Amino acid sequence: MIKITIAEVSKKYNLTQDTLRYYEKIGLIPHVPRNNNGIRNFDEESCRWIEFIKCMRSAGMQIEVLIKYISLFKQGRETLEERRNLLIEQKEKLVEKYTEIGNTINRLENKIKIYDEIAEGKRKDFMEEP
Amino acid sequence: MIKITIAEVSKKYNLTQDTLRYYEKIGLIPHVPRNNNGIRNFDEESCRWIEFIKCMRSAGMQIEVLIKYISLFKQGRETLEERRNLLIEQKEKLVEKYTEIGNTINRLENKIKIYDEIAEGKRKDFMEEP
DNA sequence: GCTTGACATGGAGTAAACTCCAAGTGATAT
DNA sequence: ATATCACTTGGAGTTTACTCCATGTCAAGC
Repeated sequence: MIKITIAEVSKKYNLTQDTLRYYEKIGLIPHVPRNNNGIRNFDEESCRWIEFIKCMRSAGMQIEVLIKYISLFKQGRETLEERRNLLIEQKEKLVEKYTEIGNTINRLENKIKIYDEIAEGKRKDFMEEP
Repeated sequence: MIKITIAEVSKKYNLTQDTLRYYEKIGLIPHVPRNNNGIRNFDEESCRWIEFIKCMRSAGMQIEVLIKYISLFKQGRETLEERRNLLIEQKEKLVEKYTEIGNTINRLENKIKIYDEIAEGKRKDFMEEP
């Protein structure tokens, strides 16, 4: 079984050691094994959790929600339904955000096009602001 | 020319009056007209800016960037190029974010599918966590 | 004339998510 | 055996984007 130090995990996932300790402290990583000196020895499961957390965080999912999810996971089978509902709810939130960002990207593209036209002299004004 | 109070703008764009005053204070709304008692009378241009700011913020664009953009806008034609570059850079950031959220949505959908299979009895384990 | 209500201001407070720091431990290299 | 290094902890500090509050002004209604 592979065990790696916090320095290695930090490098692997591009998260600071402080962030990893913080994540563990608040309950985002179910079980981080330690050696007999109290030093963390992340195993594969911890790493998978970290990767999962990182992915969810990169999309902006709130830490509170992730704490909830992991806490439900730790409680076992009886929380399957609740976990599923949580995931669905969060997915819907992300879809909403996704749409919003898509709209904003479109708007920016249009705006940039106008700037290009001004640069090419096809437009004389810049009164389309905002 | 239509002029509306902060209360009306607040309602129209679903932003608190505090937020609107804050936005003006930090330089996000180029020019908000006032009556002779110092009370804000938002005109159409202010409203367009507010709507623009709201759209950008909803996608997570940072306030600092928006302050920069508006400050460039106020300086006039000589900043056209710089504004265009700023918009392109921000658009690219949003595209990155968009992709990340898309990936996370896919991942959540797969996870939800697994939960469904467990619920239907097609899977007995839930060890696919995380 | 007085109250009410909507507005104004400056500045303090808050929430989320880290980030930094001081002080301490234990294994390893010189 | 002493220094160095990578780790540990608890707790304080930081950043971003608001949000709240105390105090004050003015116009309108009773």
